[in-house]
Amino acid sequence: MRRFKIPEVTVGRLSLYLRCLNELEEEGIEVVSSLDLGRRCGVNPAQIRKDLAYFGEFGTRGVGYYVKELKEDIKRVMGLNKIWEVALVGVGNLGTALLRYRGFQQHGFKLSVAFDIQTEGKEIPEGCQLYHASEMERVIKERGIKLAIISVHYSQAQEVAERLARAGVKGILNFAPVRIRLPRGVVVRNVDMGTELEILTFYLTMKGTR
Amino acid sequence: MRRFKIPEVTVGRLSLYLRCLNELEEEGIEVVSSLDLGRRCGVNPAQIRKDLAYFGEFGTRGVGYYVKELKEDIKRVMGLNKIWEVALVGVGNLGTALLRYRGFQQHGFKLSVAFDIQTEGKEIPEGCQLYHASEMERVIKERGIKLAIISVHYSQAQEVAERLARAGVKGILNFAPVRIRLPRGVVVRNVDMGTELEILTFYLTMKGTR
DNA sequence: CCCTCCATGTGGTAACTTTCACAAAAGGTA
DNA sequence: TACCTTTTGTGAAAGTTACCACATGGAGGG
Repeated sequence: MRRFKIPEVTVGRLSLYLRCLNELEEEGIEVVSSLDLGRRCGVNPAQIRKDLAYFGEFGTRGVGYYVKELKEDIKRVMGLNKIWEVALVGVGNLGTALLRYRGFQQHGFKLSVAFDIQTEGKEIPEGCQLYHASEMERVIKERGIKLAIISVHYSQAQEVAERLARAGVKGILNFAPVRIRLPRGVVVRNVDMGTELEILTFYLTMKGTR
Repeated sequence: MRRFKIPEVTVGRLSLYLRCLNELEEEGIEVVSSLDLGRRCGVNPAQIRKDLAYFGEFGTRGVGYYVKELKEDIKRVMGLNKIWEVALVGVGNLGTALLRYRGFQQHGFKLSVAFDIQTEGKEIPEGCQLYHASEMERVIKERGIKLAIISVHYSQAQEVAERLARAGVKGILNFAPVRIRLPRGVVVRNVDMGTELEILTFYLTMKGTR
């Protein structure tokens, strides 16, 4: 049970295992081996065991993993055994869609506050409150929010990120097409849909050229 | 100029360099060294040179890279010197937002057709046509579309992907939270926003625990 | 035309990830 | 209890990716 330097890919796979385990649970399967789990989610079984070994011994030799238990263990390890409040900054097209997206709620995230420089005429779902961007620091500090999503124009993303960090946010998911850089202590993940499409065209073009 | 087995991370970085080069061009900077470019986008300069070396020699020793030239070279390598038509399947919350998202157009992608099982009462932007899902194969074949975005419910994502592949699509960007698996010949990229948030909570939780 | 300067392109190596392969342990059976 | 089957947990090997360090070769000046 060593806790140092967990590779990011491992963490991503934990999330994947979690999804598979949920499926297995729904199907009424109670025990699963790394081989079967691996087949399901397209990961080498040894890889699964190594990933899990970073955090402890969750299996039973000769048997496998108890689905329900492993699920809870992974949730605990990833900090998903509680509900996380998330702030969303930038209620444009994408921001609005993200507010309505049900996938977050299902995974224990609650988009409870949103910010924009324009607060008129926006449709905000139940349970979420819209504030003017100038109130960002105050509201985030008051509610002790640690997670934020940035969906503003790329020219403002870096500045918004810095303000969020100063307000006490510790994790940022950035949808603007700039690589945000912040001092250590804040984790940033950049989701760039343009890049994703470009990677696809690259491989499509390659195939033709070769 | 070897063309075999380009790592995916390299391709992603090419896209990043492209963005930086656009910025540099806007600022009127004509020549850039790998050192400066590296500082801008947070990549080691040797890394940049290695990445580019997969595709040829684009720089001039003692000088650096000519911004405009390198930009065009990267665009050519990635197949971005043309406009790509993209089909979108699933016009729900997320799908609608993606249709309206301007970032794609700016990078040479045109969301020209969309499909859903429900075609009534959807607001579709100019230049994009909405069809019933049953017409998917026909329309995609007729227009020779090679790229598609999936934003349907996760329970249908795999099936939609298979239909797209049969209709001739070669690259799929999947926003549904399932890892889509297809036979070789079709490139799939999964964008999973739930996983992204979970990776953040993992690192936030870790920091506290350690 | 030669010499100096400077940033590229690249061989080698270090760091990291994935996979293999097997000893260790748990559970069932006689 | 002893033995057999099964699957974990893990050390070591293989495979990738990132980085260092320097020879190479343009460009510009004298």
